[in-house]
Amino acid sequence: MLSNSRVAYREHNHLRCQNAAMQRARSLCEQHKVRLTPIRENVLRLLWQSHRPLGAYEIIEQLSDAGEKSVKPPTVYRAIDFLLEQGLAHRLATLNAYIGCPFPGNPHRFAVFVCQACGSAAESSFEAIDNAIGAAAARADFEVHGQAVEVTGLCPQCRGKADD
Amino acid sequence: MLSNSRVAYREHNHLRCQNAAMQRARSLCEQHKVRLTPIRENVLRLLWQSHRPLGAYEIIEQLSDAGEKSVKPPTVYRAIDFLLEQGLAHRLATLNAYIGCPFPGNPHRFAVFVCQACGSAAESSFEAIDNAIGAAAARADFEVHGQAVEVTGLCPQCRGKADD
DNA sequence: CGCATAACGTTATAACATTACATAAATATG
DNA sequence: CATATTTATGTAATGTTATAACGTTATGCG
Repeated sequence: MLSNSRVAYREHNHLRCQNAAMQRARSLCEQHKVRLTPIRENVLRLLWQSHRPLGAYEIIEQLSDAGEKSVKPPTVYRAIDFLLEQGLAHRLATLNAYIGCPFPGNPHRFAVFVCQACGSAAESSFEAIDNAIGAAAARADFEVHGQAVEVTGLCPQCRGKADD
Repeated sequence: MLSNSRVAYREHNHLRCQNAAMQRARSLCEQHKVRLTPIRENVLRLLWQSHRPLGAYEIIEQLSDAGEKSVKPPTVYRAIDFLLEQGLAHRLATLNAYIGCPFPGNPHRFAVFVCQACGSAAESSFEAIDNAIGAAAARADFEVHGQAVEVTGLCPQCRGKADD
């Protein structure tokens, strides 16, 4: 089981998270002979500015604010598509938002746990979930190609606060 | 385990499916003292015209074609919201589409299996999936409030055809 | 009946995403 | 190294999904 839940919801040195993620991305892109262009790199860095999923238009706005010229939707969507294809980011369908993947390079099915209070998301690659989905599919003779598992609720931190 | 996968992907007397669903809906609404108005009933019937999830704008179009006057988005979205609240329908976030719930009245977490070839969706309420999600959440001290499990792949029928 | 609430009608707009086509940058090839 | 090819980006327009705001009608209740 791979999970970043121990870190995602807590105070932590996030700069290290971010830098490590960028380093992994650079190395994987080199390895796969694809180009992590400045735009793509900037979008990924924005996704890693926190553990909160980011909408495409938030990215557009932030990039526009940062640079001189306004960045147009296709520019960002193309970068996002690239990151999704390379497994460097994931799309959260329930939020229309995107997160950086903490385990790129490990082809994996995964589940995302999004805190309704603070908005932070952790990713967990827990075989029992995939196995259970596989078992349910097997009963129906269904051949699984992909899955989206998105869980909402309260993270440990916010749960503590809500218990007051 | 509750599932309609045995019926959803096959040829079957769908009129019975549809009528049974409408009957359940009427009875549940009566029971809960809420009103299944004509608009709401029509939207639910459209959702039950097949096992293919329907987009809101497809519903709008069909309702507009059926009646004299063009039906506006809020009308349909309000009906959908009602059906979702009452557990008579579900939203599929990955498709931006809606399906009638085959097991209303049984409060349940569920997974949906959508065939990429024919578009049909089956719903399955399989405890092992929920338990696995619960276990992963427990490890992270995460309190689950809701889940969206959407699986894509090939249904038994389409799988057979694809094997040629 | 008269009032309160719930449902619906209508217009406009917000939020998310893509198409189509032009330009530029990187890479491959002779 | 010139140039052809591919890959990436710029830009305008539009498509798709969903909601806000506000007025009107229908329903149920004292």
